Amino acid sequence: MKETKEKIVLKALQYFIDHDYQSVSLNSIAKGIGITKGGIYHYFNSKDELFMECMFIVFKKVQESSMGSLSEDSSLREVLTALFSFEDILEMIAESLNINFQNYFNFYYLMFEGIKKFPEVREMIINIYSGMQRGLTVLFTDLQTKGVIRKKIDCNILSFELIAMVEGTLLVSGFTTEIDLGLVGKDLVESSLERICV
Amino acid sequence: MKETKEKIVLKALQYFIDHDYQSVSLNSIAKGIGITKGGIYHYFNSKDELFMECMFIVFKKVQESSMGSLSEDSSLREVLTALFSFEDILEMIAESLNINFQNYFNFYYLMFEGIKKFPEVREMIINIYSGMQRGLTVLFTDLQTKGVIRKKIDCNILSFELIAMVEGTLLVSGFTTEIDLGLVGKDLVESSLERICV
Amino acid sequence: MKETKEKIVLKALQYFIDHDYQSVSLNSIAKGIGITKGGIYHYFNSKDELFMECMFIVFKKVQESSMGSLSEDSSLREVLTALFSFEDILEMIAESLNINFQNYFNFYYLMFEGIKKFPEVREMIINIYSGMQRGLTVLFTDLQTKGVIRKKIDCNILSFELIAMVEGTLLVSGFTTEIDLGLVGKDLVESSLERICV
Amino acid sequence: MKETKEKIVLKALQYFIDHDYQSVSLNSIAKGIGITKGGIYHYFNSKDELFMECMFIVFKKVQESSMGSLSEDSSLREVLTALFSFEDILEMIAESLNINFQNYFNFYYLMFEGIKKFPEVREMIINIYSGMQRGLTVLFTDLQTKGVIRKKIDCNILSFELIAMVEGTLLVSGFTTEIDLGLVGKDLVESSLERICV
DNA sequence: GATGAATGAGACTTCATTCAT
DNA sequence: GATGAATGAAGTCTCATTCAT
Repeated sequence: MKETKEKIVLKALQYFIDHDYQSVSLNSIAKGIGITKGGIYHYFNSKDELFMECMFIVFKKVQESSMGSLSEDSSLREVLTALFSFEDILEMIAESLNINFQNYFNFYYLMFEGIKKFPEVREMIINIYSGMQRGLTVLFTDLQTKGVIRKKIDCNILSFELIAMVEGTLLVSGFTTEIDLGLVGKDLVESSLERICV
Repeated sequence: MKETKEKIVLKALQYFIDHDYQSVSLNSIAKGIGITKGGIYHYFNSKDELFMECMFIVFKKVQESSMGSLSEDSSLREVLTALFSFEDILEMIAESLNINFQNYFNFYYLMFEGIKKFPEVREMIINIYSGMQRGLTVLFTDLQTKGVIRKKIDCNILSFELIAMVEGTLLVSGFTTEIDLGLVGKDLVESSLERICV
Repeated sequence: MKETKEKIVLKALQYFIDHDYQSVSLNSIAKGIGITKGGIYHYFNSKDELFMECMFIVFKKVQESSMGSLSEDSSLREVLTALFSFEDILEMIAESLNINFQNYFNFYYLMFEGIKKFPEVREMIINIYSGMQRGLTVLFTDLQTKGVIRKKIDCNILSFELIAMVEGTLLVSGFTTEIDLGLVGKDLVESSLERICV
Repeated sequence: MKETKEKIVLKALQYFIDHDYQSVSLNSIAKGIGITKGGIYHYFNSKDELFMECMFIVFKKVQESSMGSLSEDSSLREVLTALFSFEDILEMIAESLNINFQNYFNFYYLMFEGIKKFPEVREMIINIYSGMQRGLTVLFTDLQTKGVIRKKIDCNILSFELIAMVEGTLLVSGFTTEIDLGLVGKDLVESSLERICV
């Protein structure tokens, strides 16, 4: 049954999030789902391969969730709100994978580990970012044409800035754990609107 | 002579940046500076202790470099320029420690590892950030009183936004490695000025 | 098969007896039975755990052998003979475990190491001694009622004295290696009888 | 000055008693008296040599204390009392060396270690025991001639028995730690007297 | 007389991986 | 499909010992 493979991946993902690549032993994963170490090798040729599988399913979810709700007709406020609703996105991912990253920091850390260890992961993340950047730029350019966004603004830079702000906010909040991301997100939407809008 | 201890720390830091905590063996560090494994234990009681020492010296440099150049009389442009001149700061640190983080991503990763493993590191990083935030807020409030910054802007949120943008930019650029940070920094200074200034 | 585990324990026990806890490396045990160091960790989580396992099986044997042959109907001579037939008891243990403590001193030393390192071992040894003491006291009191043992004698003290003499004899003989325990045992039986009997 | 050498030996002895040979590092001894590891090598060529020195001074004290108070004119009661006053003897040793063995077990353990590691130590201990045995036998034979001790008793065996009982008592009390050695000693004197005397 | 740096061997332990069953 | 035994490499750490100063 494929069930076991999925169980392995999900348990592995949870452990990789909770701890880190090196600290998670195949043994612990196996025990966590009631099989033995050797059993994992039926589905994966190596720990690396299992790790990559975890990365894949996370990225799939990220891609699905990240900007799925936006369409060409979205208002500027809708776009920004979607962008700055960090928690919603991450929670959606966590829920649909039935995992639990108690702190977004853990999620970032996992991505970082992936990048550090596997060039493919860096590739995938670049794709996601540039996809977002392109998508946003298109939306913004359109809104600029419609006169919603000030003429002076370079939509490409704007996209980059906003993405950077989103990531930076999550990053800094991951460091501190004392920030109410919901509130910050709303503040950022408003201040961004004010600055962008005609 | 203390030379050896310093050599150990510097080599360790370089390796920790290049790879990661777990992947760096004391053996490799020792060999890297021409001593034996046991010799490290003359100066450090454990690998953890050595790692923390690395963190300390990095943080000291960061604190020294981060906002040292700003004074109460700095113009808004100067403040923003200092803030967005990422490369200068990081390069200064790298140079003064005689190390080389080929990609700023590596620097972030090191911080993340520190946070994940040692609560003290999180504490130290929080201190750095809140120090920056407080410092910026004071400067901005002063500039607002002088009529340089728009009345409507909440200087506290502005500080947070800018810091988040700085960090996010470095982060995203660390992912991609295809971004000219120098240019981006200048762009961000201009667009920020435009948005903030009366 | 459990064979390997047993082989490990037995070889470990033999080595612990021949040398001492610290001097015996897991490596040597492993090599001694033709497996590799890591293999031991398949069965034991630590050297300590393996050591404790050795203690357990020794204690089980001791308990089985120590006073098993005595019943309520035993004569005083039989009781004393059983008590002072050190060699038989220890040889029985050695044989049934297929080990070889060339000198009873080694056996004592092992017990001492156990006590020094693990409080549980002290507990177990105390249990064995107090069990013996209680058992002997019951037997002696009964014999006293029957008029075999002098009325003046405190059976509790007598038990302690005899046990102490047994242990002391083994101990001193362990130091010297020049004593014929068989003869000494017989002498002690006779001198004790004379002293105790009405 | 010789002072340092003595300090080293005494501190080493204390540590060897508190822990065990292998657990005591030269470093800890050195630190314990405010010098450095290397300094110990001025006075001793190796850890073994230092250990043997500890053994020597202990044995000297033991020999001095063990039967020093007895003379040809001692009564039987005096001889037995001296023999069974364990605590006095050991405390005398501890005091005169300014050390502290909280439990006589620790003292025994140290002797055992010595025996296990160094044949010379076994030799020395045998000497002590046979010296005691000879001395006692002489005294007992004399008392037997004087009609104090029953004719039937073999004075040689008696000496062995008593020594064994002394050692056994200390041994068992070392295991259990719940025995009042003072009381036991007195009991044993009385019961021995009764059994030996005409 | 003593320090302090450094060595080098060896210990316990962990773990990904293999493979017969 | 899965187990369980076993390997082997690597890692952290300890410590007696040496030696230049």
